[in-house]
Amino acid sequence: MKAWIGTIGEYVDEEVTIEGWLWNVRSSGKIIFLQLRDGTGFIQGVVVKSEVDPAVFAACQNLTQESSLKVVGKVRREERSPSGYELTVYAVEPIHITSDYPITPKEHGVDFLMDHRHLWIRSPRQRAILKIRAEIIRAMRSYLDGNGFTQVDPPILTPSSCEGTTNLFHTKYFDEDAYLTQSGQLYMEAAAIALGKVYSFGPTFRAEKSKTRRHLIEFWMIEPEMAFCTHQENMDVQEAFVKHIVSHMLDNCELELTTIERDLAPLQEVLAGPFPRISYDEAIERLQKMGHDLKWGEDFGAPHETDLTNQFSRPLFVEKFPAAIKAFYMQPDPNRPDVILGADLLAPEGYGEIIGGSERIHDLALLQKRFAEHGLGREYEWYLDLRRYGSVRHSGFGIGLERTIAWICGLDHVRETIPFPRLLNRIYP
RNA sequence: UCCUUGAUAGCUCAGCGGUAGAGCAUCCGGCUGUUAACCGGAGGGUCGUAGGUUCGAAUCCUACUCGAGGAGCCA
Repeated sequence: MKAWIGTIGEYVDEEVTIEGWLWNVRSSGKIIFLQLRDGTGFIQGVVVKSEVDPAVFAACQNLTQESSLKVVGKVRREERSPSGYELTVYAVEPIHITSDYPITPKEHGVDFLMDHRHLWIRSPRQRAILKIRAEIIRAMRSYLDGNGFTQVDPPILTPSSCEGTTNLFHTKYFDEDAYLTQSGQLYMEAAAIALGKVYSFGPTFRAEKSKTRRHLIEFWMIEPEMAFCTHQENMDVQEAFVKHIVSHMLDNCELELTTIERDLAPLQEVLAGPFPRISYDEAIERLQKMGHDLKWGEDFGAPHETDLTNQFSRPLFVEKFPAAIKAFYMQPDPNRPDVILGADLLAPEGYGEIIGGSERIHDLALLQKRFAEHGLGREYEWYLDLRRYGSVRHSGFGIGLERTIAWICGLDHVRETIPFPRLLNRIYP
């Protein structure tokens, strides 16, 4: 009977056929241990010379790392096995014998592994991370779909910058210039007025010469947008959203999180109480007390975010940033127009910003003023229409998928959070 | 773009002015409970590229190329 390793516990004491690959092999002369994987899991097959056909044992001696094969054997409970199960092998049928597989069970450098990313994703750790990525996406969707949000897909090809701050990837749109999207935000505002509560989920592109553990050239973002939503309500949604994700992962991905040796205690702590909320003013004071040479009006750098979040055990909202260092569309605080009604959510354990959100300007005259200040032209005239026809207070946020995965997994670089990362100067494989 | 750092065997690295090394991988042999298995043996390198200094350069100097860590910018 054909069986998958992921559900092998259903076949104890039964004879099964497994189709998969050999990810390592150890031999002791008269006993061979086959480390098998089939994509759904890992299991060890044991071949004993005195108990199998000599031809089967000889065939096993020729098997190499990452050869594909079909194995027939009996499933056993086995206390010595990390997974709790083992396979007593009766027969082996090689499908394709591999020679000189590049990735060995020993250490490799980052550059070598990235050059072999198409093979690297077969390894247990990378496989676990990709499973976690898929489950985080599922958790994000289940929260939004279960709370009245409608998915709306903004365009990838856009006429110009949405935020105007970072470098865009340029391309041609027939005879006109076009750019790959760096945010669907403006389109999502139009969608929120049409559908109430919406979210987008898709890739975004930034042609930044950024070379840090937190940057990808191509990354995925979830951008919810809500009509009749204030800054405070926006933060409430973000907190419930993030807690839902963490809770879902602890319930559904413990095996994968354990595989990558993630300490679960900090994640459990995320659920233990409300997220602290401090103002930009207070953040500056705290940083100055810690000895940082940072003045009011300056934006945080990575070391600032790290030191700040290390003072808290749960994700931290920093709200009401100076308007001058934030995007043009953010709503000023009516009591204090030099700061905006928006917040960044900084992940704990030094991970820093994973969400940027705000209430959006709903007043036509103010938005027109911002357009003039930022040199925004006719290609976004439609955006002003949203304030001409039934303008309401509305808010939204964007959460970076890869940064969220890096935090949940406890990784030191986002390059392992996406199957085929696009990094500075790397578009292969 | 800037700062720091690196490039030596298929991989990970040592060697830092005087005959090119180790572990793993590969091949051969041994081993009935291995978990990055272990033990013995073998093959394998124009020391990133181009100049320069020197009797002599993997080693010192210069430029370039590529990588890594960080900054800035951001999610």
